[in-house]
Amino acid sequence: MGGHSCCYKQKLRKGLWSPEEDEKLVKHITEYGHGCWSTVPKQAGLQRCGKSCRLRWINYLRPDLKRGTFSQQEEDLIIELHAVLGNRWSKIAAHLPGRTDNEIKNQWNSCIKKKLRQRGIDPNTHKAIAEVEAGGGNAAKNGGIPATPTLESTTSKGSSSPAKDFALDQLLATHESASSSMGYFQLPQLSFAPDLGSSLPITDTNPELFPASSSSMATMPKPSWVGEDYCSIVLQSACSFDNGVFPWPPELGPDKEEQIPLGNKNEDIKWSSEYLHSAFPASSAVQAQSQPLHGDSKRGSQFGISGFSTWHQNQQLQDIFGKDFF
DNA sequence: AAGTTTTGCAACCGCTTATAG
DNA sequence: GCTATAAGCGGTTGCAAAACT
Repeated sequence: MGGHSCCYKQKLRKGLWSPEEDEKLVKHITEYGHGCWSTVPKQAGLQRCGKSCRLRWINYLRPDLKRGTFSQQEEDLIIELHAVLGNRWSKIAAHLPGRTDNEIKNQWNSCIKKKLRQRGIDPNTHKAIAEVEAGGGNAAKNGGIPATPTLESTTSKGSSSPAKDFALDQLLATHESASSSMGYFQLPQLSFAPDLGSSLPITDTNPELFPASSSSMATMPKPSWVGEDYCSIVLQSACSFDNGVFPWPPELGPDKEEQIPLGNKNEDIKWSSEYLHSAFPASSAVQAQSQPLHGDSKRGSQFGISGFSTWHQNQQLQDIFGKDFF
């Protein structure tokens, strides 16, 4: 790209945004949409570059942002997704409605990594640190590159085999379908169709490889009686496939979450009048619901089971596809 | 209470990817 | 196919607040 054409035209403000700037940007976008970001600052009367405006909107001003402390479930999900996707924060964020890639990245770097290490799990490889070191410390030798690369890192670029692509598709497809019916979290369901192919030796019917909760979830068709509660059920399973803890607090079941459509200009306009008079009505409502759950979890150490489950899950993936697959 | 260190988050920077002409 | 521009992404930095000494 060779520099930012929007940045050098004139002396532009940098650093923290003032409330006045925020208001200008919000007002402009809610009235006209962002259109071409490079024209936004001029039209909105801001001494900022378009890139800065875009970032401010995406990471802070968007009305559908959840904000607030990450819940234990969210952290668990981030770990699960990171094990599959690696540092592809935008991909991870796509599975956490109301969270931005930047927010997730910060959470990972400042909090989750630390917790994983405290539990003896290497955040790069998602394997036990002892195992990583015993294996020759490839991660360190390779300058931080995971000794056991993630699924995504090996499939998304260059020479990916059809089997890898298929497996990732399966994984992500199950996320998508689960979440579209659930409307909230998208979870890795470690399931692979029995007809996945002869190249993959193990099906989801092996109870040793797939603890009851995850495997049964995978094969179980959504019953007719399930409504939004289905999400809660699935989440309980997915967040607890080691021993069935982490039930959803009843007051914070996914069916209680308000769903806010994304990226819809009409919706932008719809919320704008309300938004402009009271900051973040929708997101704050969600946040208010989320906060009690988040509570002390951020600083607490309730990490054991979920952290280990991630490692355990990664082991399962390796078992399923073989070491060479990764 | 004051100084220092640590932590968490917002924002920037530079690179890559997508798209239009 | 090439080039310019815009958008998207991930790594990194800077700073304010919190924690610690």
